[in-house]
Order: sequence, then structure tokens, then C-alpha cells
Amino acid sequence: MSDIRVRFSPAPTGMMHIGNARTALFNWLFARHTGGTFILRIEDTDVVRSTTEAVEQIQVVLRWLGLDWDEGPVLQSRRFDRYLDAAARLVEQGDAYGCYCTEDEIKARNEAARSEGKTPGYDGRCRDLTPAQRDAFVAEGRARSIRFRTPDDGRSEFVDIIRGDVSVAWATVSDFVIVRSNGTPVFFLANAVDDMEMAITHVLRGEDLIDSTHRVLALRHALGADDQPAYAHLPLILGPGGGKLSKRHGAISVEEYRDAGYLPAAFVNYLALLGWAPPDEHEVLTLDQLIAAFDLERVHQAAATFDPQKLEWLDAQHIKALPLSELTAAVLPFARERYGARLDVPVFEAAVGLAQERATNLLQIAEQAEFLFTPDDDLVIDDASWEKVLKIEKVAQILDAAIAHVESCAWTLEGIDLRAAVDALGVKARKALPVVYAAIEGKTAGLPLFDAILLLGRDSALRRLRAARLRIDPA
RNA sequence: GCCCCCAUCGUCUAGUGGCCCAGGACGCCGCCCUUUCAAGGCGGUAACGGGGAUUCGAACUCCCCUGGGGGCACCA
Repeated sequence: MSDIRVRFSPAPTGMMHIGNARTALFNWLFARHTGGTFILRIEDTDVVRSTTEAVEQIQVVLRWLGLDWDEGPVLQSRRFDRYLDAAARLVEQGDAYGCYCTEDEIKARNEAARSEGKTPGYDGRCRDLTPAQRDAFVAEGRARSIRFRTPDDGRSEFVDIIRGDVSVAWATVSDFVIVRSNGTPVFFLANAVDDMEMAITHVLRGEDLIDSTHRVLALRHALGADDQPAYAHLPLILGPGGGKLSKRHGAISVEEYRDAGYLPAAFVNYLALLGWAPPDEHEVLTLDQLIAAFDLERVHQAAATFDPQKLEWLDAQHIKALPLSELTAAVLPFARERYGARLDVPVFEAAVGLAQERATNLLQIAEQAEFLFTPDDDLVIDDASWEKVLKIEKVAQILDAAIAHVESCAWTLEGIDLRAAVDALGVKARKALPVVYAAIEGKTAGLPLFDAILLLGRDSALRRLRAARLRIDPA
């Protein structure tokens, strides 16, 4: 065990965003690679937006991803007294002050500044209130927030592991709220206090937070810290076409990918490849391999665009590599949800085996196997497939030949092979077979035909073939 | 408007002054295989944003421009 301590500290305000999952993953990989401690901290200081469901959901998602934590979850909402104590201390020291401006007033002033082309930000109105002014505001019934007093000049600098020297002029950073007028502490404060108390050594987070680091660092120093954690600001994940990954780009939460049938190992593998590259050219990696290979030195600086196609490909790779029993277990929930009542597990596992080498997704496997558990009378051939079927030459004769063959053939894979029977009609098997696929599986694309027929059984196969034959020529 | 960060194929990236007229992966295109569709095999297309500077030599160093992203909340 090293003394490296990192934390993943999401705000529980909704579903787990892909970017959040990536931050969790990199923290976890870094901790596991270095033998450090991975802490889960819930930053629920915004009591209005935070929900207990989201707190639960974060843990569910982390478990699904395979990211276990060593300490926590620590809820900041249970630690308000510490943050408030710290705030009081800062006020006493003169590093912070009470502000009586209302939210609306500040918003209006910022708007005004913006429209004049000036830089928005707190204008420092309550910075140096006299006791009399203060009393007047209180008498007015105004609520008080607490603001941190940022330096008027000089620069804030820190060395980022990924970006190197980062600095900003203090003159461009206005005083910021650390305790809301409703008495609850704000992110910056809680973050600084907890990182100190939890002895966090490395902070890995999204680059969107890079500007806030200066403020947290200033708070930290004002609170008496004589050291600071190492910071690594990870490149952002952009949506296709650039810009923030948003709903407009499709699925953006981990839950959506889980429910769509992605293997967690594949999802994690893909996330790892966004902004980080393995030392050699092997990019299909298990969680353990990722841990072994992970290195902060190899994290990129430029933002990465999320590419669903590569995720899809990686999912296929991981599906192929999985032992059949594990794959079956992974697909089972999707199958149960769709046709659980009629499911026969041995047949299902055989179908999963057939689908394994061709599938890119768990849900897709469940769908490909579904025809095996659909009552013959309920089998629906989708329109697009039927359209293709009708274009096939001698389609009726092909079905007749298939029926005749299946009626009497030996009930083995070789016996069911009806290519010769179709060939005899002078139609190439590859041209002819789609109609049989459609009749048996309900669509022209699916599991290998002869295996499918074998699994389905002779009676059922014949019923389906005859139904299709009838549909072509009702007479 | 101000501040910060970034910049290699369409996308993810390798590359840390000569090994690079730039390598891999996804995608795309073509061919092969084939029980349709896939999967698989083989091959191909495609990039160092522009301009200066440093150097015997720059994808790699520095500066400017341009472009992209982020921030400027009593959200995190």
C-alpha cells in the first residue's frame, strides 16, 4: 500500500455522465496501479439539486463498471459543520467577509457588465462594509452569504501533471461565495477542507475545473495548509462534431450504455482510450491489463471526441473473448426482460454461442436468439426482410424444396444442410437462402440457418416454412 | 467582452531534434472467404492548421496568427 490517496467526487444531481465515469476510471486506475487508496466522496453541498437516488445510482454505476472504492462514500452533506467552522475562521482572519447582495442583484449587475462588454464577476460591493452599513443591511432583512477575498494582484500558479505550468492573474478572479445565504457551504470550500482532511495526494479531474483550482488552492492556503495535492486535469470528452457531449449526440450517461447492452469491460476499455494511450499497440485490454499499463505520463492534453463506432468494435472484441458461460450470464437479463417466460436455458446458451462471434452487443444477441422462443404462430417477418424475400427468383419453389428437405432429412447439422436441395432448382444458395432465414428467424439476417433449424426442432421449423409458403401463395 | 487550456489521418492516437516523404486502431473503400446479414482474412484511402525563429537538421523547441474547447454561478 502506497500513501497515494485519490478521490472521485461527483455531485449527485442526475445520471452518471460519460465524462464523470472517465474521471472515476482514471482515478481508480491510478490508485490501483500505484497501490494507493481510492475514495468515493459525494459532493452534495447543493441540497436543492442533490438527490439520494443519485447517490445510490453513482454506486450502482461504479459497481457495474467494476470500480471498487476503499473508503466512503463520504457525504459532504453530513460534514457541513466542518466547512462552516472553516468559513468562520476565514472571516475571523479577514480572508472572507459577509456579503449582503442578493442573487438577483448580482445577476443583474453581471448582465449589465456583459452587455457593456465588461468582464462579469462579483464587483466587490460588500468587501469592506462598515459596521453601520452592515447593520443597515441586516435591518433590511437581507440574508448574508460569505465570500472569499481573492488577492488583488499577483498571480496564482501551480504545476499540473498533464499540463505543466498553469497560471492566472488574481486580478481576473473575483471574490467568490463559499457559504450560501441559506447557510450551506459551497463546493470550493468543502472541496478544499475535505482534500486536506482526507489527505488527498493527487487530484485527477476534468479540465473544465482547471480555473477553479486556483480558488481551491487559495482557500487551502488560507486555511493553513502548507502543502497541496498534485493536480492532473484530464482532457475533456467532446461529442461527435466537437463541443460538449450532450443529449443531442445520443446516449451520454453510463446507464444508457449499460441498458443498451454494452459489456462493462468494453465500456471501460473504450473510456480508457479516450485521452490515454497504451504503451504498445494492444488496445483491447481487460481491467487488469489497464491497471498494469496505466500511467499518468501517457495521458493526452487535447480533448477527445467520443466515437460510438469504436466503442461498438471494442464491445465485439470483448464479447468474443468471454467464456460462453459468462457471456450467457451477461445476455440473460436482456433475454429475460424480452421473453423470459418462454426461455429455455440450454437452447439459449447454444444460441448465444452461435451469436458470440458475430455480435457487437449483448442486447443484439438477445434479439438474435429471440425467434427460438417465439411461438410459431407469433413469429413476425419484418417488412424489410419480406420485401427482399419477394425479389428472390423461384421463391415458392425454394420454400417447397426446403419443406421437402426438412421433412425427411437426417436431424444433424449436415443432414439439415439444404444447399444441395436449393441448388437443384438452379438458384444459388446464397441467393435463395434469405427466404428460409426469414421464414425461420423472422428476418433475413441472423444466426446461422442450419444451426437455427436444428435448435428449433423439425416440427416448429416445418410450421414456419409452411406459413411462409402460404403467405407467398395463399391459394 | 475578459481569462484559461489545447492543436498529427474523418475519429482515437504513436511520436519528446536525425530511426518519420510520419506508425497503429476504429471508420470508410476494394478483394477474398462465406449458409443471407454479420464475423474473419488481405489490401487501399487518409494527417504533422498557417507564418516566422532556433538548428547542420524540426511533427517534436520558441514566438505570432488562425482554429477548437473550457471558464467567468449563492452548480460542481
